[in-house]
Formats: sequence, structure tokens, C-alpha cells
Amino acid sequence: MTADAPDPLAGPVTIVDVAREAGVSHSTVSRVLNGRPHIKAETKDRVLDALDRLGYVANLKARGLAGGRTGVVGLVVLHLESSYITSVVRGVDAALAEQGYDLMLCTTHHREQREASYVSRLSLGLVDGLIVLLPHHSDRYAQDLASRGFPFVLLDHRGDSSANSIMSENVPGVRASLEHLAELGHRRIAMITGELDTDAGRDRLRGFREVTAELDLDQDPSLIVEGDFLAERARFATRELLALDQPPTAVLASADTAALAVIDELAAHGLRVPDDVSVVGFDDIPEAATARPPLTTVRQPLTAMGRRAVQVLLDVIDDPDQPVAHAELATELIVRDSTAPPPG
Amino acid sequence: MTADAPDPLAGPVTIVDVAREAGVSHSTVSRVLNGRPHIKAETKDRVLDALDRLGYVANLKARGLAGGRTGVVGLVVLHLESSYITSVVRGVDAALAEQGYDLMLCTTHHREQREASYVSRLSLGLVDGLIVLLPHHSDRYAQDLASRGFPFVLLDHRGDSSANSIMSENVPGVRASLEHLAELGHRRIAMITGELDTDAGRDRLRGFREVTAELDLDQDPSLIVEGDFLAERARFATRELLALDQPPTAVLASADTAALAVIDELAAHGLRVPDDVSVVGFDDIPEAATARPPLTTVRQPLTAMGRRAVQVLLDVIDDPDQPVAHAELATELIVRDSTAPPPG
DNA sequence: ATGAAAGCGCTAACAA
DNA sequence: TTGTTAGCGCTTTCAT
Repeated sequence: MTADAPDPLAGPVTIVDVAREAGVSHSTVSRVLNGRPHIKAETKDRVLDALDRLGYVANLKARGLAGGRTGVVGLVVLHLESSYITSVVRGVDAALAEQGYDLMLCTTHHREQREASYVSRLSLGLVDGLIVLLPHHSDRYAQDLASRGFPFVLLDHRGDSSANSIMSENVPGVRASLEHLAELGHRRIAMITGELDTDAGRDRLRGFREVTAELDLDQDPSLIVEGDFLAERARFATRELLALDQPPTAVLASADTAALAVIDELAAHGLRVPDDVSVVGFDDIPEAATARPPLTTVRQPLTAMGRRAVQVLLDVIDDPDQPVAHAELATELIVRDSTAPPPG
Repeated sequence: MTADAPDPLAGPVTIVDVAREAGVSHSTVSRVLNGRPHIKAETKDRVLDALDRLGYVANLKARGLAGGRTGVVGLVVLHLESSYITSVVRGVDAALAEQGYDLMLCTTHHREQREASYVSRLSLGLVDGLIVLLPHHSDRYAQDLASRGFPFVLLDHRGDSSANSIMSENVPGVRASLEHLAELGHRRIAMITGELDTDAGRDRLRGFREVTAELDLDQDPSLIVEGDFLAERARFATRELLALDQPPTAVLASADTAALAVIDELAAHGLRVPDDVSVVGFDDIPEAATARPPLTTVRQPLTAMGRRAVQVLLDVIDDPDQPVAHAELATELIVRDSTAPPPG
């Protein structure tokens, strides 16, 4: 077994210990560790051997301080409550693991000021690069990170043109669901928006406006209610819509979490989905498929978006002169049972 | 290209910059930063002011290297696929955030050797303490960490007596569900175990053995099938159970994820729950309540366990001479609709 | 009460 | 090809 306790050295093994053991200088050890060229094969072997024998483990703090890489990537998210987020996190995590990187996950818990503070802490702190999911104030730091040449990627937000960003095709997604609803015969379709200080939220709303106009659907402004991607405000919005003189026959929610809450609230008012009202979500989180009724929704490739963000980020880490990347991954309408022709 | 010297906004601000700005030495700034005593109030104010004006952000690598704290706690988990894990993670995350600590989440992706390697990387690396959820090989490193005085807590695993551990009351939980089933009239109850290299898995099995004996239920060894807390092996186990000459009338799964899979597999064989077979889970993950049928299960206070682990860990970080803690949090049987009297 | 100086473990110029 | 020498930004003695 190789995994035995090392020598009775005091404290953790450092490159100096290894150097002594191998009879070389500590910088030679560092060279071997970092795969630098110009090392005699025999020396290298001796070092490798000593490394192994002593069970050397790098001190990332020191490595990072000295200008090297820590092999850790930061991911800033709002929280871990929603499947939307955990799906993305899984993608990031998996891709990172494949590349030998570690993940440092930070949650802002909706305290939005923490977003910027995390970003600065991390970027100066212990990560080689940063992914921010659904940032709310990227303008506060994006410029700064970019000018410092610190690698980062915005996820589900576009930011300004200097920032790498990964999004999904929000407008085509909304278009597909609207067309689906229109085909079923709906004319009076409501939208519950996402948070409008995110690009994802804004894009979906923009798509809704464009496509309802294009398809000549009802354009009553009171059919658009502001939400935040989450359940509570979706419930509230549903009540607002129901209180309208002429309520909608279909509701488009900007997130599945919201859509599920809409269905729930509708049920509380004695309305059935899809018989009385059709509901379409956005995201296709796992719960969408098992909900009652199974939710018609726009699938966002959540995990793939996470993976893609990692790919872009690591590219930038490896080569800082990489051109800025702006990817939009395809969305797809998944028709399930929450949509049907309007009643009557 | 880069870096101008005098500009306050160029490049990261270090304590040296702050010291210059405040007209003191950098060690004075450090003192202020760390709340050390013996500082003249006026000097302190000047430093605080400079800190603020320059927008100082600590470099955690340097801080950690020099012997200070990074304010980061590591959490090692298998993966992020199950609600069991994400629930615990949420608890850890929330408690850490409240205490001003950051979380570094690492997933081993079932590559069990990575567990130990993560632990050593992190402990030498950039965290002040470590929580390992459902460790599989804690013996490989627990001793080592303990002897180095590195703060760590095992979650849902007891380890040896030198390790801090947080568990839930597995045996009483199993007892409650067995008593419930026995009261309903079941005599032939099967158990699908969890991973038996975890204490949680072993404890539940032990509870099953003890209590079935005590209640004088059928003790056919073929009623005990080994699983791993997860869906796939639960399906397999279910088929095995169904193939028995005399199949059980009730199945106790060691985790909800497994229980849900059992119900599914049963359905695939034309058996209905609870009419034909009763099923009890363990954990009470969110899906348990919304499953069809809603699952009778033993609630583990997952989030609370995570919080408790943090509390213990931070205590140890603050005072390394803290006595070893072994907490067992209470479990509770939640009776829903997946259990009923046996058929006939 | 404050400053000077010595590292923490590592990487990377610069020598040799 | 390898060793020497500086730091990276910070905490911490030890003086003062």
C-alpha cells in the first residue's frame, strides 16, 4: 500500500523536505511539479520518487500566492434551493472535476451586495477563475475583473460585451411556446416575468412582446405581470391575473418554479390545468416532468450551460488572450400535459 | 499594459498600500484588521478610514499562508444528485454564511480514493476546517487530521472516537417504522440496506435486526438485501425480493431515494403501494411528500444536521481544545400513504 | 502603542 | 541542467 503515514517529520511535507530527500534544490522540485522543461530524466525520477515516498501534498495557499494556480474555480450562485441552480451547479462541478479543478461554491443568499463582495474576495482570494450564475449586478465588477485580466464567465446573463457569457436562446424559447399556445387556439396569453434585472428575465419578456405582436395575440399590458422566477410572486401574480375583467386562457411563466406555483394557485381558485387554463414554464427542471399535470415547458440545457461555462473559463485561464466568448445554447419546447386548447 | 503605482484603483490594494495611506506600518494595519489590542483609538480610526477609502480586500492566500484563517470551510460530499445531500449542504451553507464563513464544496463523484485526497489537499490547502458527509474511508485520514490538530467533523458517520461526528438516531428511527408496520399487521418485512461501509447504513441494518427479533417478526435472512441508498440497486433488490418463494408484505428502504425506486419497480410488476405492498423510506427528502403515493418515512433532520456540524466545527476552530463531540439528532416517523395493512 | 524583521511554502527570474 | 535569490501579502514575534 502506498497510502501509509509519512515519516516523523514535524508538520506537512513541503518541497524543501522533498528537495532534501532527493538531494536537489527546492526549485528543481518545483520545476518537476509544474512540468517545466530542461530537467534531466534521472533527476526528475529521483524527485518523483521522493515526492511519492514522502507523500507530498501541495500547499495551495503558497502556490497561489507565489503566482501559480490554485486549481480552484469559484462559482457564485444565489442559493441552492432551486433545481434550476443545482442543475447548473452539477454541470459546472462535473466539468471541473473532469479537468482536475476543484470547485468553490458560494451562495449570496439573495443579499445582493454580497455578490460583488464575493467576486472581489474570490478573485483576490483563492480561485483561478470565476463563474457567476444569474448575476444581478455584474456591472459593479465585470469591468474591474476584465481590466485586471481576471478570468470570469457570466452564466445566464449577458453583461457588457467585455464579459464572457453563456446564455440560452430565450427569445426562440418563448417564441416556441407562444406558437404552441397560439396553435392550440389561445389568443389571450399572460406572462409572468422573471427578475428584470437579469438578462434572462428581460430577454424572455422581450420575446413575449415581440412574438405576441407578431402572432397578433392580445397585447393588453395588464397581461404582463412582474415576477422573480420564484413561487411566491408567481402566486401573487396569478391572483392578479385572475382578478382581471378578462383573465387569460394561458399563462407563460418565466421559470418552472413559478409555473408550478401558478398551477397550484389556479387549483386553489378551483381552476384546472389544462382544462380551464394552460400553463407553460421555462427551464425544464426535473420536477417539471413529475408535476401534476406534467408541465409543458421550454427546456434550457442547464447542465450543459454549466459545462460550457467551465470550458470557456478554462480556455481563458489557459490563454488570457482568448477572444471574448458569447454562447447561446439552444432551447427546446417540451410539450407535456399542462397545455390544451382554451375552454369553450 | 498594466499597473500604475500611485493610482488607488490600479491593481489590488494590499495592506502596504493602506499603511502608506494611513501613515503607519503594515503591521499596524494587520493589527487593526485582526482586532488586536494595544492600538490607539485615533490610529485605529485612521487605518479604518484608509482601509475603507482604498477598498481593501484581504488576500486569503497570503493570510492563510502566514498562519491566519482563511474563513473558508471545506465540505466533501459524494455528489449533488440527491436531495439527501443537497439538504445537508443547504444546512451547512446557511450556518456558515451566518457565521461569516465561506464554503468550499468538493464532490468526490463516487471515486472513493478522491475522498482521502481531497481531505489532505483541503486540510493543507485553503480551508480552516473540514466537514465530510457520509465518509467512506474516514479511517484513512481521521487519525492523521486528529493528530495534526486539524478541525474536522464527520457527518452521518461515527468514525472512531477521536473524530467529531454528527449522526441521527438511526436505530430508533428504524424501530419506529418497524413498530408502525407491525401494528398494521405486517410480519414479513424486508429491508434494503444502505451502503454498509457507512455507519448510517450499518446502524439501520442493526436496528432492523434487533427490532425484528424483538417484535418477533419473520427473520428470514433472504429478506435482507444489500443496497447503497440509491435507486438502481433498490430496483434490483426489489426484483430479488419479488422472486422469493414468499415475498415480503412490506419493504423498508434505507433511504427515500431507494424507497421511491422500490415503489416504481413494484408498479412495473403490477403491484400497488400500499394496497399490495407497504413501503417505508428513510430521510424524508422533499420528494417524499409529493411522491405518489406520499411516502411514509423516517425523517432525518438533514438541514439541522448540517447546521450542527458547522456549529461543532467552528467551536473546534475557535478552541482546538474543545472535547470531541458526538451528537445524535432525533429522527421522527412521518406516516403518509405508502403504508397500510397487508392484503388479505 | 508601534515599527522592524522574519518567515509561511511556493514560483520564477537570474545566475552559474 | 540546476541552484540562488527574490518576492507574493500577510501574521507574528521581538524590539522600541
